[in-house]
Amino acid sequence: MMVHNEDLGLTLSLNFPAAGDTNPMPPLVSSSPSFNFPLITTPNWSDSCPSSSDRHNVDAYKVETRSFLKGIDVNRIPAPAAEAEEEAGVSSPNSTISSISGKRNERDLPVNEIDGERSSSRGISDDEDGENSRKKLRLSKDQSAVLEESFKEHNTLNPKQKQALAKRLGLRPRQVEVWFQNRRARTKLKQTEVDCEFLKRCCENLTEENRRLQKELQELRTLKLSPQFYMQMAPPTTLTMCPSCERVGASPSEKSIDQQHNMARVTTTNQIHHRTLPFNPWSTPSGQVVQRQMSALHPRS
DNA sequence: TGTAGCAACACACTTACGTCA
DNA sequence: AATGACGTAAGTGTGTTGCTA
Repeated sequence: MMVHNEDLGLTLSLNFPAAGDTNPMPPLVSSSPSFNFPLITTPNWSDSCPSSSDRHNVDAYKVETRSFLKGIDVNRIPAPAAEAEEEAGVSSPNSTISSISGKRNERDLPVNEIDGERSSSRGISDDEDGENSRKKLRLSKDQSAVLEESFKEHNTLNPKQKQALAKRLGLRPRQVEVWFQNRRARTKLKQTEVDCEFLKRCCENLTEENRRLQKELQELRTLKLSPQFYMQMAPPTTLTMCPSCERVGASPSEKSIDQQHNMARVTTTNQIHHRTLPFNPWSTPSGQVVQRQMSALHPRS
């Protein structure tokens, strides 16, 4: 299986998935206060992204026995180290399924077996003892393809999955872990770019809409100031409302309700200098545009 | 029951290396 | 051949979470 960079699942779309769709690339949950766009991300995206507390539990073993792609040619296999690390991580400490309270039972393992993976990420490079200190490994396309396949299934790995994947690819578990971290970062970056583009378009649309409304308002004001228009206006209307039946008598020609009910008079005549026009922004085409934009921002509302 | 210590993890940020035009 | 841009593997710092004493 050959993949190219543009095939690695980084093609994101502004299209909102249809109901029931599962976005293959859900936004990642960040524990740190990062810049995100909650209005843009669709709800089912977050539904498909488990929280950090349970992400290891449900999805972890769902695909565990999933048959990966067929054997991979490895460009480098640190066989002894890999074997040691495989033995170290099989206990799946994060799983509440395999071990109820064994989340951190890697502690029980000998030190030299525990931290072959971890030490490499915290200063004690496992390459430093060797001939290649931080020699950058370029993953083969087959390895990348397998990792991509796995990432599509679940964008995080529990230790057991990590071990299995590492063993399958002939990589160190740390390498698999790093690959998934970087992959999640790339996904998030891509999603952020898409979100920014979407918001940019929203801003442009709203700016244009605002411009149009300002223009419309100006025209209406101009129209209002013309005497011809003013003469055509109906006299101020006095509405009366019955406090008991809450009926409103609007027409001056009608027998007023207050005469019938001896009620208080509610004057809606504009007692301000600028008489407003019967203009409902939500019923105008512009309002429809705004509503469309609002519904785009809140797809479920 | 509350809490400190620890380990494991994820993420943001950065560095360093490989590839390509 | 040299070089800068770019992609990405890997290192580092920090916050969170769950377990244990």
